[in-house]
Amino acid sequence: MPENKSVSELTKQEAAQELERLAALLKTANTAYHQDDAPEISDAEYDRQKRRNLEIETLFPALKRKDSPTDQVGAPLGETFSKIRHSVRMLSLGNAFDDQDVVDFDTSIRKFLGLEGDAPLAYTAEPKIDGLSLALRFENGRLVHAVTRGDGQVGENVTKNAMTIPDIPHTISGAPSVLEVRGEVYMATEDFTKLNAQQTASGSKVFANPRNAAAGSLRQLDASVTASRPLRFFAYAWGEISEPISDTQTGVLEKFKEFGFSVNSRTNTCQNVDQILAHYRAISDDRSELGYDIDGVVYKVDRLDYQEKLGFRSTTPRWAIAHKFPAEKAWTRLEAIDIQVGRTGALSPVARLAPITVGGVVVSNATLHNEDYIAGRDSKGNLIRDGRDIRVGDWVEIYRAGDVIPKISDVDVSKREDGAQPFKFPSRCPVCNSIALREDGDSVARCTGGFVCDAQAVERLKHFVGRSAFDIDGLGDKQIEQFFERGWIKKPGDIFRFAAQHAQDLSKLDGYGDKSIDNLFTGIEERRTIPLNRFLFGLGIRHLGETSSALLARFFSSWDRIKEVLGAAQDENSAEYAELLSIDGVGEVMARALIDTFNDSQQRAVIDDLADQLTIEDIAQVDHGDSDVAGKIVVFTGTLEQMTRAEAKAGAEARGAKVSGSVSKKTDYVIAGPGAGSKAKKAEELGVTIVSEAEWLDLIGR
DNA sequence: GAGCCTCGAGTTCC
DNA sequence: CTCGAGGCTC
Repeated sequence: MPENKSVSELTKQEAAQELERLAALLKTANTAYHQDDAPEISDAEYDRQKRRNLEIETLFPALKRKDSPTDQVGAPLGETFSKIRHSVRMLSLGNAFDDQDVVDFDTSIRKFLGLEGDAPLAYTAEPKIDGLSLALRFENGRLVHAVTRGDGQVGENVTKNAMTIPDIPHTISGAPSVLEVRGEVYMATEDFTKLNAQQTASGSKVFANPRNAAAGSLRQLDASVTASRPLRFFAYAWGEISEPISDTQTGVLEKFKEFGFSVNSRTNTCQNVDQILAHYRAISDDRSELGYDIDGVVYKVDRLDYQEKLGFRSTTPRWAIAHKFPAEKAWTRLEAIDIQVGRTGALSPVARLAPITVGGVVVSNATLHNEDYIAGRDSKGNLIRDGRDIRVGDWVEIYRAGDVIPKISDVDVSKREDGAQPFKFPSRCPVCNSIALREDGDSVARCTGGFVCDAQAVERLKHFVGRSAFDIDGLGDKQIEQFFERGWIKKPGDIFRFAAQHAQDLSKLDGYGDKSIDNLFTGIEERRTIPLNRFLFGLGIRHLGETSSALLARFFSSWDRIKEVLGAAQDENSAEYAELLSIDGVGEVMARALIDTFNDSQQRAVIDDLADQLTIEDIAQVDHGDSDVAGKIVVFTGTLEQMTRAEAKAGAEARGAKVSGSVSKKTDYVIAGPGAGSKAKKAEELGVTIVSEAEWLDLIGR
């Protein structure tokens, strides 16, 4: 019975059965919960089954059902918001930082569309509100759910909260049967000031800026709290839409107004780059009087048929760009430069700063990247900061890159104290004193200490217990540091001897009662059985990330097989070495890293010591005998609208098809989306079958 | 060999 | 989030 099997043991067919069973089970449970108020299964069981469903979907993305419980609204609200998958991904925008970037943007669009330099090409230009994006889905004119952006693919269901925002209509008339309106939730500066005054008076938390206040207010579990907060909403974009409502961006915004949404009044339709830039300057001049925070101006190609032709890059549309205002900057003193040692031994310098507020947040650290960066050069040897180096004691200018990561943009040499010396980058690891080496072409120096370096050992252990690796409950960064220092956990294998060897020690530690000890040991035991991909990733081998670990696990299926292959692959003329390199996504560098690690006696001992204590679950090899496309060679070209490239590839491969990048006469199908060019043409010439994305999905039974 | 895309590594703050 | 590197395509 597949329901008794662990996820990693499922064959593809069983996985499909399980997804079907879980969809039905969770649907019944949902109905029972909402309509009868009498749950058939406990919340915990519900969560468990839902998680199982998600795990199977993660491992077999191609099998995900249209009625997947993962996407369903109205799941029982636990302690957090339920997750909803966006039917059309919410992307971010590319950035322009100066006028030239905007000119380049226009030029590249004209080139893509095949327009002459003087052909008419209109854009919309509107302020970029500094709030948080929200997607509002209307079905038959009724608001059915409101979802935050999340990671772009999956966001949080904040429908109840969104419905308390006055700018958001609950019903609209004259709209298509499905319409997803997207826009920005924000808080006006005046309202923000008032709210903070209230918060201060009542002794509650004061918000750092309007954006944080808006985010905090929208993500309240109690919607009545959200209702008491002065949130507003501007509509500016859309996701899924059942039929077109206009043929221009400007026209759609007009429709939004008719439906009852607020649309930003400083939205202009511009006929050329000069008009765009003039509008940018006008908005920039009025920035402080707008009444809300903005961080730039967004430009979009006005004609929707052009937008469609232009399509998308991996994470951004080609037809839009955000022209950012210069980042807020502030000067402060550099008090020290510390060197941190990472898991791979990389020595990274960190600037310790006199605390300073930049963009509403207090900053006290900033990255300095590497030796060259401090000296005033980038990785290619070009000068940065006009070649000025950074010294301890200097006054430095801080900004937050992408409004998050603090960085140093400039240094004031005139304020430098006499006798300040250039920073001398250490030639030895500050933790273990081993030689630090910078390999040819590498921008970072690495500690060569390997196993003798405690810093590397700790970082490797942190990686090992991390979320994408072993994910051990109760064992986080803090605990690892503490247990390492006490000598209780020095290498991964020690974790699984911990309960047997250090239960007594632990009970003497502050903050560890019977309950927490029990929780920790349970957390460890739960991971004694581990899927192969997580095991591989946990080893922390350089160049082997989460994705590649899953790839290898899928390809080789078992731990025994991997050991066998990596052992034999030492010989570069072996069939095993060739097999390794034949994997799509594995190149020489990764192969070398794997082989070297596995054949180093010291590292191998640590790995074997760990593996001996674990049950490493095989990953079921893909069985796709019954698919119509098994063994076929397919090529994707143009823009895919219903799935990402990666999903398309995974979906095809899961059904036994081989995905190739170029069309030849051996190609069986070319799946062509909008914007398909040379490849579709070549397919035509060679007489290769061309299908649309929809036809392809039909073909593979989705 | 250039250019695009994705992945990996390292980083900060709430 | 950003940078750099690896891998792949043209």
